Amino acid sequence: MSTQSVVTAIRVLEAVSDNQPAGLSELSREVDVPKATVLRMLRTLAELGWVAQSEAQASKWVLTNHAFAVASRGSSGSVIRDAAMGPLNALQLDTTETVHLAVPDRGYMLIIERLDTPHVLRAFLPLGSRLPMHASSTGMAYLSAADDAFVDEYLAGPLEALTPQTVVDPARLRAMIADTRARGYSINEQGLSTGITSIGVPLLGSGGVAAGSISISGPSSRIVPAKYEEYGEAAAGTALEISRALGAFSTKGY
Amino acid sequence: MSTQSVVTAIRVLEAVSDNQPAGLSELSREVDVPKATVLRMLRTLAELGWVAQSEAQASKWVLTNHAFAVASRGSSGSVIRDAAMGPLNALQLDTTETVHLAVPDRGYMLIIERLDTPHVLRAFLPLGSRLPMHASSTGMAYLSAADDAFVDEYLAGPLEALTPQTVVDPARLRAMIADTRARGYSINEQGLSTGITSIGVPLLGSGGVAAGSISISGPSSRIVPAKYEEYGEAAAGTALEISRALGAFSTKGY
DNA sequence: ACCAACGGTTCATCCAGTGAACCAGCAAAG
DNA sequence: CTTTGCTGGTTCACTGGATGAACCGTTGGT
Repeated sequence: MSTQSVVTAIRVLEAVSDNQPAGLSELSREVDVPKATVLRMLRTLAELGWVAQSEAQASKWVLTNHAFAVASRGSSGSVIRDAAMGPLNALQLDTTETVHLAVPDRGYMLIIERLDTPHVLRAFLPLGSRLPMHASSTGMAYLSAADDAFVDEYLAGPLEALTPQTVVDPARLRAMIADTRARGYSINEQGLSTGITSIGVPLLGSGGVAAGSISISGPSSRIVPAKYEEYGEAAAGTALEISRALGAFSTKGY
Repeated sequence: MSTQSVVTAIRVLEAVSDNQPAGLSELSREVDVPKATVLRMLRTLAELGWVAQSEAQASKWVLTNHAFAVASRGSSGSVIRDAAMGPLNALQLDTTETVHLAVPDRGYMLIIERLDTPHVLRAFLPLGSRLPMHASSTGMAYLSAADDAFVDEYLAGPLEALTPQTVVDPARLRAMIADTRARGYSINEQGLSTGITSIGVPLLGSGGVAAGSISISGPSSRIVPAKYEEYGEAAAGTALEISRALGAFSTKGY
């Protein structure tokens, strides 16, 4: 691999992000690079304004919000976001529940947008959260549209349980994916967070490949089974609109 | 400056972020580094999953959402966010308007959180947006709490007008900052975006230094002068609560 | 047909990055 | 009150990875 100092620097950056606030030795171990090198990277990144010593405990390192500012303009982010926000907004107003927009990132679903419910009881998920695919409605929706090879690989990996309700058995997950395909939407009952139920639908990008997903989430007391079909179909309609805008069904070209 | 290849890589990354989708020569000019080097950096960053060739036009480079995922956990972000979300949530429910949480980043206000209004007519600002300080209520609120040296420096720089209503005259801006100080909240009438009015209040971090700001925004048809005082005071109360949580008025230590 | 831009490649030169060994400080263990 | 083992941080000789001028093939405007 080329430009190894850059590779090291980025790996340090990611390690900081994961261990927030992170100590020097800790990072050195994590990245498996001598402390001297890690420190040099941290200093350089600090000069550039991407990391800083924590105010609380100096000599602990943290990411700055400048990093957030620079990275916020995610590409496939932008394209999908632009296509999705209009329809998503309408969906939120229709259902009055929180809606999320998520895209895949290294085996997780990354929440890139959120529109809030006006209800006092709110599902809360900060932007930038990464959710395990098997434990979220967005993830299962994405898997239902992803190609088989990807699904096989994902299910072969370790599957963590986030709540007692999280399904981690690959066979059951496969069945749930099949149900999602048949039904058009996924259902997650408290598998991500106790008390939260959500319904997800996949988005297709150009060429019809899975590009992300949207979901409707709320407290399990409000998102009851009687509403699944209504919400699922509303979300599916919205997803269709977005996928169309992304050129999923475009005939031109190729 | 040390580890210059890392510096170059990050500068390339920021250039990509700013020019999205960016071509090779363009980036080379922007960063003032030979094309060969820029390309090497792009390839390395691509291997790491931070940038990718645009799907639309190959040989144009874009940021990936992985960059967003890593950088989302901004530190001072996190601390402020944790302290702010509770009170902000209450503020949003009280006013039913969109509320924003912003922190300073290199002369701009960076929007790090948003809670939406249930109204159909919505002010819309994607997370990660950077707003000029003089053109936003969050920015003016921040300036009203920042030290004089910072304000002088900011006002000395070029001040762009985003709408016909944007105030760019330093003298008038100074007067507005003084008003904001006296009143406790800033008012921005369509200076950022036509049809949008917003009200901002600064947040103080530990030691009482300006750390960010919050705002209430909505269509100018709804956020009318008759409501300024009500909203301003509600926001000021919320800000006080957050600042207190951040240790702005703590007596211990030092 | 021309020219000027583009994206991308090559390779000799040499300086920037590397990492083992080193301090000083701190906290728990003996 | 030592000892041990951790911490964050520093030093410096060595060398291999990063550099950038010059190159190529292609594309698009006139």
